Amino acid sequence: MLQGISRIGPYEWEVPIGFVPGMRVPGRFFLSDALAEDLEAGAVQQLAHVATMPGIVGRSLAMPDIHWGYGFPIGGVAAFSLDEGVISPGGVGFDINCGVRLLSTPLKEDELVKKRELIEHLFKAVPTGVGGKSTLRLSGRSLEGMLLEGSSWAVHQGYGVDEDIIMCEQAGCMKEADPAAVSQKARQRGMPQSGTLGSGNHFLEIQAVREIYDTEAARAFGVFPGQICIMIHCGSRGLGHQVCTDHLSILEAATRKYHISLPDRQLACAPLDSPEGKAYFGAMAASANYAWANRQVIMHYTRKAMEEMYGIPYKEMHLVYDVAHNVAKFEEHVVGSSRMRVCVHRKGATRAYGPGAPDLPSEYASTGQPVIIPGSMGSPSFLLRGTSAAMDTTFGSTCHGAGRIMSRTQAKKRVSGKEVRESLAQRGIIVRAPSDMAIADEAPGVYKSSAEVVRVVHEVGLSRMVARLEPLAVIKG
DNA sequence: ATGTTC
Repeated sequence: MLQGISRIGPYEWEVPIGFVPGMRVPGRFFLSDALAEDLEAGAVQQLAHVATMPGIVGRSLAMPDIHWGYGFPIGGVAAFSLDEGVISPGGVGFDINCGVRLLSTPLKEDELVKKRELIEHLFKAVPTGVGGKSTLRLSGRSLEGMLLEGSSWAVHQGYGVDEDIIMCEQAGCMKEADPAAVSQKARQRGMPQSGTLGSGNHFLEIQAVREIYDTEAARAFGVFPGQICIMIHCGSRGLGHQVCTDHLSILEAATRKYHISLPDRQLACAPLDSPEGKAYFGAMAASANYAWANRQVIMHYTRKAMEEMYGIPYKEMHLVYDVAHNVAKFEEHVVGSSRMRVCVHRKGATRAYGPGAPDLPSEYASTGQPVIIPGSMGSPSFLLRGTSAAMDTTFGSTCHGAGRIMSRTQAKKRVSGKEVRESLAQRGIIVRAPSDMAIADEAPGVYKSSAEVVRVVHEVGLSRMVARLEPLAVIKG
């Protein structure tokens, strides 16, 4: 382990104040010995840098899928006080409200016939890849609806049922959305992309529930052994990316204007109560709403395909839950001995509210919220539940996925997409993508093990394992 | 992640 970092538990490491100059709070991250071998020094330095930012409270945190990112580490969690704190696009990420949802079906694994046809059907129904264009023709008013209302916009347009709304974190809508802070350019990029999957690690996957670890929670979540579920992983597409780009330059100027001194310009930020900070927050919230609507539309196409291919009634396919990975939100947490309202930044981290926490549908009040952790291509995904330990130690947060260990560029050079596709096919996993090139940089082996990351959060108690889902067929962007 | 180097 790096000089100056101390181990304080089997899976827990402390970055003391003074590790880098100007730290206001200590840092804390969670890793197993196996994951510690791949830890990047740069990511720990980023975690320490975040601890220097104005108004940070508690600790600067990172989950076991920590890796180097723009300004903040991916896997990072940081909370800021409302009076002295800041908001930073680097703490949210470029893909605002990248997230995952899980759709359950009544279908059992042995009833999943015509798998190839199904995946082709879905591939046609869900536009995929960089610059993927929607079949929806949105009006300006519709885009405004997406930005303001999120999931409920999509449901009210006919792309879902009412129960879907409450099965999203924060009911799929940040009410602070300010469409006026979303530039024309961002709107132009977002307009043709609603209901599209995108590229990179975004996917739509047909999965089978292979193991249940927590019977009671699995029952509450509506999952059972052998069940077919569908996982959808995507974000806010070009719109969120453009919002991030636009506001980064505004906040770089604001950092100087408000005399905020930072160890890295990628941490550009502004006071939460400043006009610049509020504008970014409003634009980010609008982008988050766009992403929720986007996942809702994709889920609608998926349900229609399942209905057409297997005759499953639309309403018998339930949204288990929808979680956000890249977002900043106002939440109430206990810091030290007092309960306070803070702005929690989660960048590549998942909210993991425990039993009795606010914002949970009544079905999940006693289990804690479902936490959905996607695996990388060809590897298992996990369903977990939030815990009170997460509420106490990580502002109600846990990991978000596997964490990359090889860059996209490196992977494209070293890995053949065709070979990956063929070797997965030998394991019975169909991969459908716009090109083999799109498969190479998401190959198994360019990511850490999702199972190991999940094991750590389970052992530490930041969330508890409920079920393992194995891939059967996947659409990659 | 991303009209994958405005």
